[in-house]
Amino acid sequence: MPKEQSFAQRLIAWQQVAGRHDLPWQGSRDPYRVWLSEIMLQQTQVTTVIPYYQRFLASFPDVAVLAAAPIERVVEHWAGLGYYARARNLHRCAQQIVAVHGGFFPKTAAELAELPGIGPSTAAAIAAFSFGERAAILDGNVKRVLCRVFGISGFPGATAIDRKLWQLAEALLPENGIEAYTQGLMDLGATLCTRGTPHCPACPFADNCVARRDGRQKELPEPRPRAAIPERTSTFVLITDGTHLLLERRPASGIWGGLLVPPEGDPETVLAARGLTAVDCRKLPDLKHVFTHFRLTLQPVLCRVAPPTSVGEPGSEWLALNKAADAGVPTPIGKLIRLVASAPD
DNA sequence: AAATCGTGGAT
DNA sequence: TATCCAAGATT
Repeated sequence: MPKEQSFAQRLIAWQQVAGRHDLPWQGSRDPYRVWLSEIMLQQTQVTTVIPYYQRFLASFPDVAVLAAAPIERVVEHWAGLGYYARARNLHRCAQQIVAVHGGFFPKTAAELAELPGIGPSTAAAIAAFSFGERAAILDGNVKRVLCRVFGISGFPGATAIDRKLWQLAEALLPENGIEAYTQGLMDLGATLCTRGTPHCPACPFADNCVARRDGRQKELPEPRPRAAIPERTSTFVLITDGTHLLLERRPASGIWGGLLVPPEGDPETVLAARGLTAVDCRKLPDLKHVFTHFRLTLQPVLCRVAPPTSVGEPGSEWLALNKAADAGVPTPIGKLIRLVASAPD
């Protein structure tokens, strides 16, 4: 199918001269760093990840330190990054590596894929970058590149298309140079074969890309069929004694799992259930927040209670107003807390 | 197998 | 402003 050079040879050559070589997690084959970066990068762009990666690595320099840390501290470092199941799986994975694998990452993609939070694509990326294993990745970048270069129609998330793409990804693997090849796939999709307007003239596959030949760059890959997303409204009760704020840890499953959030629900019910009496309550301005699958209107109510505030139940914390926003809360909750902390009364 | 799970970048 | 979706995994 390719002309003179194979797909892989072209890609590797391109990666070496035009790919990315200076990202914070590059230049090391330490599987811990590779793993951490790959988990953070799931469904998350490089520019978003970089500061989180640096901070996380400074606090948890290796897998043993991470495994020994309390989950609350891990979540605190993840707050704002989204998809919080990743943080819990990351922590569980570290503990398994210590307890089951003697503190060393397994060296094959097949074994890596059995660990929490590591699926087939992430396992292949870790194995390729850390151990040089000839394993195929299939992330959003790769799907876009393959759909265009090989002219594959249909939504890539559909099962049948997904199978076809995995077969293709495996068939294209080079005999040598898996690291540059894997990085090249990511780089090509992220920097050149981009979603909106790909820079085809600079592409190593410009002369034999089906999408370009047919002028279908904007039509491939086909977009996810998406239904209209529902709207939800919820009241959050910001309970303060003037200097502290009551936050409660959410259950592990569901939205914002494991994060600290103010009690949710009717203010009177919320206060009564916690044996609190409000001096006064007042509504704050609504805050709209958009998730991938629904829109949420947060209706904050600020309630003052009389000190002293007791220690409360497990999973329930009174935090200093000026520290609560950084204690591991979801992004829109952090906004609300900062609003209250900066404008009391 | 389709739904669920966050947030921000890009256009 | 609205939309899509990003180095996907899990249930």
